[in-house]
Amino acid sequence: MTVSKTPALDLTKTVRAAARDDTGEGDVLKLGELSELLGYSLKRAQLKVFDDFIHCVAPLQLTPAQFSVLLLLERNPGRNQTEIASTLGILRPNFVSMLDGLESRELCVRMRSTNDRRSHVLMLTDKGHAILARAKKLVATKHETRLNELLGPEKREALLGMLAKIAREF
Amino acid sequence: MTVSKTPALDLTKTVRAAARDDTGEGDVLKLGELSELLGYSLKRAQLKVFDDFIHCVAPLQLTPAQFSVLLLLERNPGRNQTEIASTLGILRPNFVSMLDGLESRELCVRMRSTNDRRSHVLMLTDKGHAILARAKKLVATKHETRLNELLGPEKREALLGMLAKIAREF
DNA sequence: CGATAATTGTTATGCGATATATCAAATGTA
DNA sequence: TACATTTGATATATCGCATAACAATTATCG
Repeated sequence: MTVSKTPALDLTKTVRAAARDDTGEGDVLKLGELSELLGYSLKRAQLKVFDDFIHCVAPLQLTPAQFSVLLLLERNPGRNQTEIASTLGILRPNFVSMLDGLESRELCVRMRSTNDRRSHVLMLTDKGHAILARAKKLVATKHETRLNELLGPEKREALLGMLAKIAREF
Repeated sequence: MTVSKTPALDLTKTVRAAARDDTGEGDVLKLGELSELLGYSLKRAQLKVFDDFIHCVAPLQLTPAQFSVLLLLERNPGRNQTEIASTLGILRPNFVSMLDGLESRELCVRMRSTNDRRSHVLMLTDKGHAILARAKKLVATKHETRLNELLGPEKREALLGMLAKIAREF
């Protein structure tokens, strides 16, 4: 991002802001070095974001994991369960019940592959496409918009880039 | 991470897929709008970071949650279970077994408060202080160092600041 | 003061996500 | 053909997280 040219000053500000819990004592507990722990902030932020996602998309009753499956099926129709699951970091045994849920709601279908009759070809149904379209709209207008208001577009992009890099290379 | 199962046979496929990365469908599934989803990157990054943390601090057998408890006890000695648990976002019932584990390893102690005999005053033991000191060193030299090498100090601080803001205000 | 409400730690319990072992059917390979 | 691998599935165990309920203690208020 563009802030990489404002090192010293922004750095101290950020440090002080993050560590402002060690000024004065009172009723509130001091986080101390906890606020410098990446995993701690990462997990608390993730919980908040998931919570907001679930709330925003509540009328459609889709969890973040289910939404990610639908998105991946839309973008990659005709793949089998192993491919979809492994791409999302889901173990195959756990993906079975997940698909059961989506299929029972008629959002997607399993069809035996003609090439390889072991595997199931996965596809969204019309209803699945429709629900996904509505979900995307809700996520865009309610969920992601909120992040933009909090961080601004460029910092939001910088954040996404850093998170992707960590997920990829850490 | 998930791409390691490719047998030597699909080399041609992989090469072709890499040569035409924006046309048709190839070997690798496309994430599509998934990479723009904050929650998705957030969760995958968090899993990676926790995994690395556990690996780095493996000789001391401390989970991220346990480490955070020890850190908070060091910084805030004499608090009760409700205060520590709620600060970390842990529900009191679940904090009981967590404390049992730490206390059975003699890393901390519960003492009945003289003011309020309902509550337990929590404190680190000498062993708890020692283990925490060693854990801090491992985290600093192995874990956080790795993040600095990946992002650089200023981007790392920017990331922490944004995550804290999300955890706080989202 | 005394009756009632609230707090603290605890137990029990359920749910969901995650992990491994195992299986039958289908396919690949020596 | 015989053996190994892959795919989807089942069973199962563990862990994190959530709620209800309880005894002991303390706070509140009539």
